Amino acid sequence: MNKNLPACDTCPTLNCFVKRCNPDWVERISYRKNTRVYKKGEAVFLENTPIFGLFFIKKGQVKVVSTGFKGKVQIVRLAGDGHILGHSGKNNELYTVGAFALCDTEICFVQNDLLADVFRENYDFIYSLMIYYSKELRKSEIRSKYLATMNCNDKVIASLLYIKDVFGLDKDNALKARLSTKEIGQLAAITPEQASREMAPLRKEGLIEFNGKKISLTKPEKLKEIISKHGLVF
Amino acid sequence: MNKNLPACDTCPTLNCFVKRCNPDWVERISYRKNTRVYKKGEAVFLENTPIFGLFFIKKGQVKVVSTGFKGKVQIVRLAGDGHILGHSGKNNELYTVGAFALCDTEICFVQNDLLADVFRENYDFIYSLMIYYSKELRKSEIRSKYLATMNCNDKVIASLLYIKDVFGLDKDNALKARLSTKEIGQLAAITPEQASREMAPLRKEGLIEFNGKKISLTKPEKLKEIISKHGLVF
DNA sequence: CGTGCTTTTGAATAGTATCAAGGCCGGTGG
DNA sequence: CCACCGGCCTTGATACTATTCAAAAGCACG
Repeated sequence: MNKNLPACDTCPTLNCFVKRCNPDWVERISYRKNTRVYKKGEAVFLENTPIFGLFFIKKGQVKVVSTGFKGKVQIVRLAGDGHILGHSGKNNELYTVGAFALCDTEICFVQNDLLADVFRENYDFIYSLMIYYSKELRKSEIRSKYLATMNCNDKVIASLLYIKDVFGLDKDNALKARLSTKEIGQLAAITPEQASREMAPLRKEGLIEFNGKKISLTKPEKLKEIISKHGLVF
Repeated sequence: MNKNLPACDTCPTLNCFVKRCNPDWVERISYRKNTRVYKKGEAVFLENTPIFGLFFIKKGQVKVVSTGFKGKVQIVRLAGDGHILGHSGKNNELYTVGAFALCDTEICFVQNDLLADVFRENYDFIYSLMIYYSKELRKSEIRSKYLATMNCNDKVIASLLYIKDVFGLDKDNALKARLSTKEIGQLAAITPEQASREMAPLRKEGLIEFNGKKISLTKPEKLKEIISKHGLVF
């Protein structure tokens, strides 16, 4: 079973929720968890399949998607190191969303039966999980409003800032995640054509830059300014 | 302090989270909580004001709203008996949403400092709260998708079914909540004019009925059928 | 160096918001 | 009790935004 090294106590992902457990429980989880690398584009879990446990992202990037009418795909969340996938649910519940790796991503899986014990015995763990969900709910509600009330231009800008918020920028202001124009459209809930059209003027004005697949936010403050009329942003 | 009777242990709201606490804690909360009735239309809390604690709806109906650009109001959630308002947050955090009573509503308030103690000492309470947020997050993500990908007609239908889902129907299939056409528009993220336009054909086809301020869903299954093409619904 | 996918751009169309006007209550004050 | 007022609802006309369909250009990969 314990084929997954390194163990939790030596794991470099400091913000992992497992770290909130007592040392003996960390060891127990470490022993029973299952860790593996998902290749870029690979599914972590699919919509409408049973929930058997919780996924903890050790290192990487994941998109959480929901498929609608005519196969229209909506990205409902982005998640990075230390984030959780798959909400808490009983074995007989089904995922309402699917999750896919955006790059090669290492993910740990913990089964429901073990989780139930962990919950009972580790106050910090369940407390931080409760706070996590509470915050994600707040973010989701704000995102709902954005998608519902913004025009395409503002939705694209908000989506770019959301990516920055989740994954950050490297030194040259480039988004750390590689998302295609199509995926930015799925995040903003618009067509890929429209996403392209909305980004063109932003490039001309020098607010963003394309370098191959990299997107740089050269002036994130300017972008924030444009959509600040919608109220609180991320 | 203990001016708010009846006390929690005799409260008829059986699904209240406080009921998950140990008897001595129920008594302690009962003693320190603050209960009052909010008149129809009255604010429970406003956007961008500090979070001092958690609100538990004892009896009534509440809308959770977020104000956007040009004062555009978006209803992000509806809540009824036993539901929670105001997420968990520290004192220095601010509400990202506001809450308003849809009818005369009795609500109990518990302060952050007491909550912190309650969390630590009552496993069932914090566990059920964690599960609650987890489920609300899932619902919110589904609603995000709806608002983002549906057309106006389907959004109105989904909104009517959402109201039914939260508050239910009485014997004559009338929604238990009285929401104006304008508010249905705010729920569906469309203009009141468009909401009216979309409901007109539904009335003609006999799928819904207006009786004064009451809206009856005479054939909820038909409504579900229309939007089932978008996948899982509530 | 094709082949297939993504991106970009264009043109036509469809869907929705906006503006405007009239009708319908419900509440208020004479 | 009735007339008036203001807000909400409904409907129409118009303008605009975004989608759809189409085609060409760019790019990655075998």
